[in-house]
Formats: sequence, C-alpha cells, structure tokens
Amino acid sequence: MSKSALATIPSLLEAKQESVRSAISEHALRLFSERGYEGTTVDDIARAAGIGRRTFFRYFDSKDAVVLWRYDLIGRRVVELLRARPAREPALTSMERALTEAAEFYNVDPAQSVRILKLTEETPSLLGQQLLQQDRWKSWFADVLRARGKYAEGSPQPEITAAVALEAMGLAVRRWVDAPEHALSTQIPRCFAALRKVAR
Amino acid sequence: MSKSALATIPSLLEAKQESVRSAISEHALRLFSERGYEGTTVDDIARAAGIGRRTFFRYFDSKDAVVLWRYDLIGRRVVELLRARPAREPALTSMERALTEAAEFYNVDPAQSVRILKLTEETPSLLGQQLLQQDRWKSWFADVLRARGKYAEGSPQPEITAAVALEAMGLAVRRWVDAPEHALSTQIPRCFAALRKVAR
DNA sequence: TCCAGTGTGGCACCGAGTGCCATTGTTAGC
DNA sequence: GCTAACAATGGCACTCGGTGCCACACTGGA
Repeated sequence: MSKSALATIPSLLEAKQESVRSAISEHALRLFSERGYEGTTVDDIARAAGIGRRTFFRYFDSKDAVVLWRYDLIGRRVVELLRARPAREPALTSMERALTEAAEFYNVDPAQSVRILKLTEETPSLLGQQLLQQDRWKSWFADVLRARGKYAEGSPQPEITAAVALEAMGLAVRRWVDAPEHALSTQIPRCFAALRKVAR
Repeated sequence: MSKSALATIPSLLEAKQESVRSAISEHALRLFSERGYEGTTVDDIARAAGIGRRTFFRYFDSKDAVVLWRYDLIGRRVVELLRARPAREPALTSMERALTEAAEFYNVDPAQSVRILKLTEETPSLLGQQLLQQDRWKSWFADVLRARGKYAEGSPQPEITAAVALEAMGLAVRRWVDAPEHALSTQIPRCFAALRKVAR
C-alpha cells in the first residue's frame, strides 16, 4: 500500500479505495441490523456493495473486521495518551484520564457507536474478538506503566493496574450501551469510583 | 442422556461414552502438541480416536470444546463456593477465597493443567473462547454478590468487584503458567495484594 | 504503442460445523 | 431367547468463512 515514500498525493486510487472500504462497511452494518450478523453472509455484503467476494477479503481480513476495525485506533490512542501523562501521577489516575480522553472517539457519532457496541455485545464471535483485542491492550498499557520505573522487578502491579482500569472502562461502556440516556462521561468516573472502593 | 430418573447404574453405555470422550480428548491433546492446534484437523482427531468425524461433533460442540470443556466446571464451582461464604465478609475477600479454593482444580494434575493453559494462551481462537466464558462468569459472580443486598440499586460495585477479582486470578494463572516452578498458591495472594494496592 | 505494476474477481480448494438418513448395536418387553 | 423400539454411529452432502492461484482490466510511464 503506502510503501512508496513519494506518495504525497492521496492519489485518486487511495481515495477510491477508501470509498469502497466505507461502502462495504456501511452496507455490512445495514445488513447486520436487518438480518442479524449470523444471518448475513460475506457474499451478501459483497453483492450489496457491488464487489466480488474475493475483493471483500482484500479490504477486510475477516467478517468480524468489518465491525471491529473501528476499535483498532483506540488501543494505540490510549497508549499515546498514557505516555503523555506525568510519570509521578498515580497509575490508576493516569489510566482513567487516558481512557476518558480516548473515549471521545465514541462521541463523534454516539448513536452509531451504541449500535456497533450493542451488536458487538450480543454477537459472541464479535465479543470474543473484542475481548481478545482488549487482552492485547492490557500488556501494552502495562508496558507503559512499567516503563515509569516505580515498580519492583517482577511485580504484578502494572499488569493489575492496566487490567482493572480496562475492566472499569469496559463496564462503563456496557452501562452506557444499555442505557444511552446516561452519558458515558458520567459512567466512567462512577465505575472508577467503584473500583477504588473495592479495596476500601 | 441421563434423563431417566431410574438410571441408578452407569449403564455400560454411559461408561463407554465416557471412555470415548476421554479417548477423543487425549488423542486431541497429543496431536495438538505434535502438530499444533491449527495444524490438526477434526478429521485427524476422529481418525486417531477411531471414530467418525460426525461422531466427534456429537461428543464436543466444536474443536475448541475439546480443550475448553475442562474449564466449564470451574465457573459453576466458584459460584457454589461464593454462595457458601458468609455474607458479612468483604466481597473481595469472598472472591479471593472462592477462587483460591476452586483453583485446587488445577492441582489434580498440575503438569497437564499447565500444558492446557499454555495451549489456550498461545492459540487465539482458544483464548478468545476462554475470555468469552470468563466474561459470562463475571455476571454470575456479580449476581451472587448483589444478592447479599449490601449495594445501592444500580451500583456498579458488584460487577466491578467480580471483574477485578477474576482479573487478579487470571494474572496469577498466567504468571504460574509462565513460571510453573512458583506454585499457583503463592501467585494468587500476590496478585490480590497488588489489586488491593491499586486503589491505595 | 507497448510494457510494467496493481487492483479485481472468478475458480477451486480447505476446514469447521450441521441436517439427513441408513445402518448398527443396545435395551427392554414378551 | 426372540423381537420390537430406541439410541448411537458415521457416511454424505451442504453451508459458510477464509485462502491461493491466475487471467483480465486499468492506469501510468517510456
């Protein structure tokens, strides 16, 4: 793809590819809401988007990816934000701030976000993939925290901190999806407060 | 199967089925360690176990299940143990005690457990399924905790407590699998201690 | 105009998982 | 011990996700 360092211009072709990509994605989401995720085949999506089945798999690695690629950015973004936090800040606070800021992603189009998150939640194969993704994030976040150098060699502290923060975030998102009338921005501090209370 | 209330005797057939079941399971694990999980087809397993491919799917719902059915008991066992804990005990303590006791499961055959857990950890499709299973457990555990009636209506506290305890347990298991020379029974309190320190 | 390089999509293939059905064996009633 | 129900078996064909291969079409440059 964008291997050539000379590709200064979006080059028409890249633009076209991007439009094909979003066309596939939109048709897919429409079909999923009409016939359900399992009830929609890749053939259906390809036909609806006016492309070949083989081409579908050039734009997305799997059927899951049509839904889940949107989350790919989030993990990286959190790492970025986390690194930007002062190293002296309590680790859990840094996690909460970074996750809160990254959650702005969902506010670009809240209704769309809720629809996608709900679909993910109620479709086992999608949920499984999402949990897998978040599991990878855990170690990324733990690495950033460990790099602060405040932990003893082999301490489980960074992993635990990263994991439980992600858990709090996950619950906040779930509560928001189940009751979108309460903003995500109110659920996050609520869940982190509950987390801080767990250990008393 | 054991629908008939009169089935006092294991009935030869049930016994045979149990032996077929474990035969499939053992051949599967052997093949997985020889050729890897992805490199082994269901046909291979069926052939090795001397049964038809179709029969394989009568004993196990999926290829994953050959590995993961062993964990099925654990979740239910934890619920049981959790209910047996005194309601006045701090929730996180109850979780730690219940999970610790349920972890005895792994001590029946530690070497075997480590092999299976390692396989699960390094095989995405297995890990995904396992995370999915644990996600279901979270709500089971949360329900038990909520039934204690110590939480305000709609409080995220039970979910958070269940989730982070499971996270601590998961990390303990992971550390044990990566370094089996340190007993799981020492990793669990270590990870829970780290968890309690997160909130300071 | 001809020659790359690249996107496309058809075709054939693999592996997981399922419905259907004939065959086989086991159990139960006589 | 014979036989009639019944359950387990496994073969067959099919669906669907995913992949390798290859011929074709388009674009851009010499």
